[in-house]
Amino acid sequence: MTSLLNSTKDRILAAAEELFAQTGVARTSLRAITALARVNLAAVNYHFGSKDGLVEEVYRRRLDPLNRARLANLERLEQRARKPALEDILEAFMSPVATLARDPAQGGPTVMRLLGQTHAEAEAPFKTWFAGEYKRVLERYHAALCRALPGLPPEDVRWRLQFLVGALTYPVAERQLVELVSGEAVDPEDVGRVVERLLPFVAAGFRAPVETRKPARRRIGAQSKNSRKR
Amino acid sequence: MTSLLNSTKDRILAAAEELFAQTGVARTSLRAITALARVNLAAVNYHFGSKDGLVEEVYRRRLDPLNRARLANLERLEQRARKPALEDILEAFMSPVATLARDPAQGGPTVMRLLGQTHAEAEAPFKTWFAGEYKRVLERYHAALCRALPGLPPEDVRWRLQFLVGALTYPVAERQLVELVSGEAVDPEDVGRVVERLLPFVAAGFRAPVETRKPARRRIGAQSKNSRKR
DNA sequence: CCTAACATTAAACGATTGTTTCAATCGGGC
DNA sequence: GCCCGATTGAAACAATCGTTTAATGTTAGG
Repeated sequence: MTSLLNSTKDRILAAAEELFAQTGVARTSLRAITALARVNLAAVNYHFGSKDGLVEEVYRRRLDPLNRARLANLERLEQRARKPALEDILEAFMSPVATLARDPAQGGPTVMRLLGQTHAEAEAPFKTWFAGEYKRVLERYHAALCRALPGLPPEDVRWRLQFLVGALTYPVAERQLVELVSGEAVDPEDVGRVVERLLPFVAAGFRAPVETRKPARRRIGAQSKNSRKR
Repeated sequence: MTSLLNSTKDRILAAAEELFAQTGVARTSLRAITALARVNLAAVNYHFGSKDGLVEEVYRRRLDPLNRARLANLERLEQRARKPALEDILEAFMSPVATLARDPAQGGPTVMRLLGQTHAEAEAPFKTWFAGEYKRVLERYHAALCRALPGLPPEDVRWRLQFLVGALTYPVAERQLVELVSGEAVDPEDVGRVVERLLPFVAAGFRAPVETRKPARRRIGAQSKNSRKR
């Protein structure tokens, strides 16, 4: 039986997830994983075929439910009202992340750092995942946001959706960095509340008018003047 | 003379920057770097001591001027008016990034992907850099933003500053991902304009009232009900 | 009890990693 | 010219990487 708890496969997945989140995929050796999981080295290649196979399953275990929840939330929302409110759409997108962060059985706070590293990883499995399921999710939300925000050009909606993903992924993932900057430890429960703090921020951001920048007072941006003296 | 253009040292730095931005530090071998730079393998250890030394110099070459520009912009701003406007503070923080992105001599679009990987890298040099100069920059801006936004608790200012960093870092860095999602190629010139698109977004976000969330309609967040059946 | 499929173990494989060694080469100053 | 410090070159270093092999242990069905 494979679904038994604390099986070899599960212990490998848990150990790999922990180490991947801490130091990234490339810097994590199979020997470190199998040592932490107290499993034989060859067990990885036996159960997952290769390291890439393990990587894919580690991420898929968390990302697939995340995407499914996002799509389900949006569909439920649009089924209730043909034109959902902006805040509801944003919450439908962000809340599954908080759910993962709160539930230790689904990864807990650890999986958040994993999420943050997702976008930095340059391996093949990620490219295909981005081009596949994740892209579909973003396009569904893009359409919903466009309906909720007529007047905002679809191109700007796309950019702001990217801003949302960045704002959501980065601080949640780099918890230790937040601790460094804030100087105080961050309560794991509080990590789930990032979504609640982020919601009004991005909601106001989406509603902001597009800047028709006055080209007059441009160039506060600095230090490029002396680049001519070269 | 070390400051000669196209010197061995400079060619190594350029090649390393390019490869680090593409595939990350851990996945980039010294042999790949020296091959791209058409330099002998031992030159890296000769000029930089070790791979870590090279990594530190590659990043410091871009991050130090970035931080200096951010501090200089803020000081100039506060010297002109004791209480600068929110938009000006945000632009002072973001515009140096656009400056780097536009100037090929300072890295150009390539350095943006490098910036994005900065936060994902877990190596020792980055920890010390975060705890040092970068932390000082964030604290100076935090103070300035608190003055510009009385009424917003300092803790929320800190969180929203993190949101800003995430929104700024992520889409700018993951250009190829943006291309994947949007389906169309992104003009390199347009990458510098991300800042202009981002400015009204985060300005409105900072001004948003803190959410006193009604705990009634919580739990749109999904897929956790069936976690009991395990 | 025997066997066949599954699972785990220890050991070694070749390849690649960062680093070091040492000789060869270059470029000005006495 | 000659010499000396700085740089470059080719080769090898030990260590670690992912992967494979072959033997052993475990478990369920006839």
